[in-house]
Amino acid sequence: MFTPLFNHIQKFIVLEPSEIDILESHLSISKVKKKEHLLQEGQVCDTLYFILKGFARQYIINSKGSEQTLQFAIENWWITDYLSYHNTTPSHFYIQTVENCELIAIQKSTLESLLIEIPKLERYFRIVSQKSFGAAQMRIKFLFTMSAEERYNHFKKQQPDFVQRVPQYMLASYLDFSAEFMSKIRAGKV
Amino acid sequence: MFTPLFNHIQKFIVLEPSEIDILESHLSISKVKKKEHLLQEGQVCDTLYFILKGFARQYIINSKGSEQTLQFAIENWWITDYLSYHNTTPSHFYIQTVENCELIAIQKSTLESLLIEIPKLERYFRIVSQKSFGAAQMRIKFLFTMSAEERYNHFKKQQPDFVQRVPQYMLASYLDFSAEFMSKIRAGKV
DNA sequence: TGAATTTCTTGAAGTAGTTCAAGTTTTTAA
DNA sequence: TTAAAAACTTGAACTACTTCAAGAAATTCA
Repeated sequence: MFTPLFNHIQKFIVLEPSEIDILESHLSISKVKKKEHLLQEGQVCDTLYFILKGFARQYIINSKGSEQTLQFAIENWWITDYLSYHNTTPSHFYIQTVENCELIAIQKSTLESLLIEIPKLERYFRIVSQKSFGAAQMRIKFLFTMSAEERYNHFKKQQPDFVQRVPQYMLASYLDFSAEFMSKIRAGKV
Repeated sequence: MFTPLFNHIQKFIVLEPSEIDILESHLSISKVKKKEHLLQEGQVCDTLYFILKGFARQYIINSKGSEQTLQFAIENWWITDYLSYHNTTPSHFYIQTVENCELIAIQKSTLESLLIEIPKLERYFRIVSQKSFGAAQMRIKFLFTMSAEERYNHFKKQQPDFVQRVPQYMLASYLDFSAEFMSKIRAGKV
């Protein structure tokens, strides 16, 4: 049942059977209904989530009271607020499931013991987070250099299946334009 | 001479004197004049840079041919293109010194041997990159929710000294507005 | 030092998007 | 299976910014 996570880990490091056992003994799977919150703004984030099925998003509520999605996490992605996690400070973000999800939730205390028992995991998380940081830089590049329509087309090309799954207004906010403008782009009225 | 780096590392892990010796034997300091490139678009990035003195920036050239800064790295910060580094793919970015710099450049092969000799460093780089990723998420939040003027005031409040050091047109592009608009914000003509 | 270069400023005209309001379509759940 | 809720569409009016062009100020370095 944890296979997707073990496979993901083994893209970066090699796990001994004994280490897989240790991991299994510490992990558990949660089923979470769509639209449930894994983290609320103001809470201190002390959990990492690995998505097995469904998807989640990180969002904020802007000054006009509307939601803006900063990040999606689909199958085989980690999602959390690392700043709140490391600094033990209140989070600026909400994390919410969008579809019904199966996920592995690892609390800080569990992760810390896992990292002591299997120090190699430090390497796994290092590489994953360095790549995530790289991806965040690319995201900023796209936001800076592309028009709204270009961002939409680029995203659709990179993630054609995901575009079918995600509500348009949510994708619009992720790409930093309004839901109305998304409609016009899709209708070719731009 | 490497003290700023050792201090930075020891914020997150404890180094034995012997480990400091190993580190010292692998590291060297480079002096780089202002406006020199550490990485060019199209090159595969195989080096991490730790800034001791001065500062550098990561930038792109947009479709209109003008430079847009994505990231600054001041004293005690790492800068590199992690995506190019990990995937061995051509970089989308330039990395350039802005002031005369003293920096520690660590090549991939050196870093890999260091990580084998001092596995604890995996933990250091994991925590640093998770926090960087968290900071990148906050940056996207600010870009999404604040007006140009708010972004400028917020940055000035967070980094009052740095605002004095960085050319205004460069900060304007980092905050995602034009140099001309920066002038108007500063003159209170907005 | 002073000429060249880089950086900053200003106003006028333009535009890629937003906001609003109202209606339509699709999905949800009892 | 239907009523309610959520998601999407459309057009008109608006605006936060950009672009352009030209000049002024500051910095660089031969």
